Amino acid sequence: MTLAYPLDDPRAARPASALSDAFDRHGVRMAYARNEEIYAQDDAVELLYRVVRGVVRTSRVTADGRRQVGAFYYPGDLFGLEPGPDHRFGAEALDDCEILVVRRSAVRAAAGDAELDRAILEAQRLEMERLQDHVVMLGRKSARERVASFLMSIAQRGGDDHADLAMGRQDMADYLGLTIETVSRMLTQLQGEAIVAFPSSRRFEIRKWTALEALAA
Amino acid sequence: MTLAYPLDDPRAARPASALSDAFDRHGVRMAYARNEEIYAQDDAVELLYRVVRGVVRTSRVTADGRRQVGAFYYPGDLFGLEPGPDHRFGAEALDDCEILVVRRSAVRAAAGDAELDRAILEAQRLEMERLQDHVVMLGRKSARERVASFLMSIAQRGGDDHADLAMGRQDMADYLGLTIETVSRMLTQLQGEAIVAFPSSRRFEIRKWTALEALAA
DNA sequence: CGCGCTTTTGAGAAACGTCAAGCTCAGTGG
DNA sequence: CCACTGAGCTTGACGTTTCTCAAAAGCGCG
Repeated sequence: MTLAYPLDDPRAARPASALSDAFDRHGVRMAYARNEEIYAQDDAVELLYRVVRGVVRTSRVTADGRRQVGAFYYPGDLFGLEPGPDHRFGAEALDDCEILVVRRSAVRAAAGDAELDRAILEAQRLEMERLQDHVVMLGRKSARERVASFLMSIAQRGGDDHADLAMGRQDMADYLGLTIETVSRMLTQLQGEAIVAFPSSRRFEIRKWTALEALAA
Repeated sequence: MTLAYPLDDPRAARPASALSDAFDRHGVRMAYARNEEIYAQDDAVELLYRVVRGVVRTSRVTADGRRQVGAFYYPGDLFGLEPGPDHRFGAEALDDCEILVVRRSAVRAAAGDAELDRAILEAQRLEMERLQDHVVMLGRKSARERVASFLMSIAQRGGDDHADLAMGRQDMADYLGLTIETVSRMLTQLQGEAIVAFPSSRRFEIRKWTALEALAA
């Protein structure tokens, strides 16, 4: 990775919040290339990260090479907030990324700041709810439903009806607990039913919201 | 549920810790019968619970009736620590239970107490790590491996080589994202290979630790 | 245009679920 | 003391879903 530029650089946008403030005063802006590792599985948890640009994925690889993707993080998202002494999932840049990084100790030094605490707790809350939903999805949903849920969650983030997938099929598969072929087949199936349309393999549009919602539930 | 007896009852053991102290001063000891609901899915998060006796399971039921068990909690465990405004999983007594209950506000009032905070954070840490492991298991392990992992985790809790299952096959299945038949078949299979032995359907002994560990990894 | 990389498609195999029946065992009442 | 019962567990046969392996098709890029 390379250090992009120091934080007092004017390019660093500064929304007025305690969290942004902590990132601005104590943070460093880093740039990571596509597929570059941000931190490794089993690294010590020392830093707190915020996505500025690009998308980050966390993943865990078992001894025999199976991979489970934990989450995808988008601009504005905090990540690296694992509660234990070391990371159980590694983090990698999905595409070229800029990431703000602060030492946890610096954050702790700024403690007592209620707004900052709230932002971190809120990130932890989101993280835990995401994990809970992920468990239910992996435990009880079919491949078709998993893919539908995934498209739904991406589309909701975008807001509008066209959305871009930041990740390839393999990352989707490893997030959904499926194989790349099954993901592809389910996408083809949903297209065949005119529930979604893929103008290109990374871009889609939802055509039948209610049908997709019913599947994603 | 029924109120068992007030907390100043001499039967209430009192390990000298801030957490126990908070439970003792502000808590109420409740008794729940087998399969009784402790809190419902979508209830507001207001209380903090600690298992005194018995085993508790948390579970989530989807609109169409599929059930995912989130976790099992044993004596000494804290539960009900969900970060959002309401419970995304309900909690039920697996067998006859005694549970200590405190209002979250009472806990918060006792804040500043470092040891208490630590105990709650520790419980949250465990919860999150459990969720992470659960995701990897459901996303990437086979039925055989899931069952092996499950037996392993139960056995580790017990310490010694004989262990009791507090839950029936259906609860195991709903925790592991499998059907009751598949769980049963995997148990039969592991017995056939002399990796475990079941003197009764709720009691087992691990015969080949290394084999089971290899599967559980 | 050719090359690597990703995605899609196909055919067959394996894993897991479904449905139905049989078994075990503790509890119960004759 | 023993048959009866009901709940939970196991087993079997079969169906469906998902995976595996292999090949073809699309797509960006030099």
